[in-house]
Amino acid sequence: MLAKNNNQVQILPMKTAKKRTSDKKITLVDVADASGVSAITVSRVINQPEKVSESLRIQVQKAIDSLGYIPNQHASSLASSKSKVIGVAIPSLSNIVFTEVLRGIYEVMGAAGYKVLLVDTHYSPLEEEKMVRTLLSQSPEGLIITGGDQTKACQNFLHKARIPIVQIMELLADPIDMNVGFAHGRAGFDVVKHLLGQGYERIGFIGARMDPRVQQRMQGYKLALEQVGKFEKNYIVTTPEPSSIGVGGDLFKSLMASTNGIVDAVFCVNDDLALGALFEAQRMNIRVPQDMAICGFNDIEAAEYVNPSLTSVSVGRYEMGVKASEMIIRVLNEKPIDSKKVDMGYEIKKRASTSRI
Amino acid sequence: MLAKNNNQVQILPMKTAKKRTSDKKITLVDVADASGVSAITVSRVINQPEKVSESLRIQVQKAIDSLGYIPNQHASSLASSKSKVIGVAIPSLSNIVFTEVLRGIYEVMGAAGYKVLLVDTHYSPLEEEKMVRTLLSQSPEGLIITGGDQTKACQNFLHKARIPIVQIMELLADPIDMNVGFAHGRAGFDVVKHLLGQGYERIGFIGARMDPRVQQRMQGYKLALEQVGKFEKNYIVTTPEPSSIGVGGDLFKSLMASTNGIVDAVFCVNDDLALGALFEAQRMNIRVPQDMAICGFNDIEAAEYVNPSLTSVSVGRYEMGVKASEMIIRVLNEKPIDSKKVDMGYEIKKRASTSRI
DNA sequence: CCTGCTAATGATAGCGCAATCATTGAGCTT
DNA sequence: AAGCTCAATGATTGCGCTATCATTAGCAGG
Repeated sequence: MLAKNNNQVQILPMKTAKKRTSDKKITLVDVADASGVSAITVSRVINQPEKVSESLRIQVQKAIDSLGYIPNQHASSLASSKSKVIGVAIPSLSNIVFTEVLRGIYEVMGAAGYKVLLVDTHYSPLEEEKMVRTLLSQSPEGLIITGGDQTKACQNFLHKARIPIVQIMELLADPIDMNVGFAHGRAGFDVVKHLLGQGYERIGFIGARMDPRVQQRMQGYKLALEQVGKFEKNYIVTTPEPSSIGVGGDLFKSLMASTNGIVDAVFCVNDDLALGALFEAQRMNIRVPQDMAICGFNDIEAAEYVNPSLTSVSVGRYEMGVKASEMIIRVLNEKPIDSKKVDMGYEIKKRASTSRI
Repeated sequence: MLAKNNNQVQILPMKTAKKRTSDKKITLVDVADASGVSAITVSRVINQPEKVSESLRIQVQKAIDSLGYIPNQHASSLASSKSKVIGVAIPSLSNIVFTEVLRGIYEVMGAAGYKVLLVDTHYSPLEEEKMVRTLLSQSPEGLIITGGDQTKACQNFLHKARIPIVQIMELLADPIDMNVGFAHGRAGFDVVKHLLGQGYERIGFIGARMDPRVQQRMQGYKLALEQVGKFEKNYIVTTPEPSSIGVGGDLFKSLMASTNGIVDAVFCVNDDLALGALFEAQRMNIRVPQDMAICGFNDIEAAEYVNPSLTSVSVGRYEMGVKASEMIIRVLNEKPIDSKKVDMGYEIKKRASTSRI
């Protein structure tokens, strides 16, 4: 029982208290005392065990275990200015797209001994700014953030941070530091080309949330149709709501209604919407793919197994998380990286839902 | 530019360096100097602004903004032993069940000014032990962990931690501190009762991963069938693999094969498996629900929209995250909680896939 | 006018750890 | 045997912040 650190006279409780475990927090010094070495040696046993002789190391380790010592990371970070924390900002926790990226990040960062501090920006740049401040206050050693839609103030913070930063998900013209993503616009373009190639003529678009990446996909869609003179403004149905299967069904119904069912294909901006459209089409007795093609985006597992199987755009989400993490770790270890900008590409998985031929 | 803190004679660089922004890390003291007050006053402006006169507060805030000062949380935590961090351990990032719980946690914790440090235990108690150490090294103010399957050593750490801890997902006989969950065994039991009530006779079971909660569901299934003398060991097909739609289809095929197609209902331990079974049944031209009932678990969104719609067990995942978080925050604020143990309940959503009548 | 009080601000001393430099004692070289 | 290197260990100091107590000024009440 330690005396409180003021200059009053202390009446210390009976010595019996001395042996009590588990009350006070155990510190490095406690372990040092218990094992008869100096504090710094205990520190070495934990952080650079190769610098301590084996006998001492074992002796100290024994004390650590028996006392149940757990290092205080705040003290360690403060003293060493190394936090072993990587900050990650994603726009949504409920979107499988981001959770799979996260999996990749956790896999690599965990293995490299980094903790991940994760924040949710709710697709809002303002929220993101607040969250980035939070992240920075933890002195992270690196940062992974989504997209390039930061506020001015946020960009300022990020530039000043002087740590490796990767912006993920989309390809950016002017990244803050590093960038891993793929070309959403081109993917949307290619989807339409595929549908046209299958003989579909009047191709609708269903979108929700309409974040920057979704917008890019829509631009690609529009461009491809304009090139062949088949773009019709009223074939586009969108909502700011978050995506879901239910919303997909609703949007599909509303597309059918507003176009008098003339549309013969739909590009849904993600697979949830596409599944909703597909299930709704089934309920409306519209035959897919004979009367209606449906194409999704992201290639979630259900796309492959649903009947008919769903054409979708496959992107390496997990791999994107892995890549971004590896780049950060390489920079932290002062190893060279191939490029500051990585295009992960995508692949259109052509399945039954768009194959009229 | 500060002189390095050793006792060598220093040759300070020319004064021009003084005005340079953005190089050194900005600290409290820099802000204090810039605004002509003491460090502690700056600290108050940040943490207890009501204790500082308005004029000073504005003056200091201006300095904070113009310098782009971001407090160092490690120093703050070390000095105050308050980290504003909540540790969360879940078994999997790719399972929607946990990400929805997480959403609830983030919602509440974010609003209350807590950061969430999230770790993934990969369904392994040993990994969990390591991860809990990691969490504790951040001196979290509270902990949310999954289930009750901790190692002895881990339980020890947790007991010593003296912070509010909630074990979520399942109801525990002997929780470490607080507990929020629902009765998986009873849910499994009720599912079977429902299927029996619909006139199904030979009820199979499909399970993957087989974590403790899945085991409990299986026990409930078994009990219900034993009570009516209809339990058949070989109607159970499981795999230690993680759940997925693909695995669900495979297990369904193998159940059909090993029972010569005599089974007329399947309780799938989650909705991914159930969707896999449903899609596979469709491909095998087995009519659902006429020839085969399929029941899932968790009630993910697809269950409601797939054709035929899928009977499933709905559980308040988001709400569970919210509840657990609220309990921790109440304890941290020294407010009373209704009970240390909360049963969130569940509801069987009876849909077309099990309705022969 | 003095006492007593409160509100506003400051000085000081750590929080628990690791960077830095110092010390010791082998083991080697020549 | 002197001089050297190097490995192993320790003493000291400060990372950036806040808890604690001290100080000051302003003001009410008698």
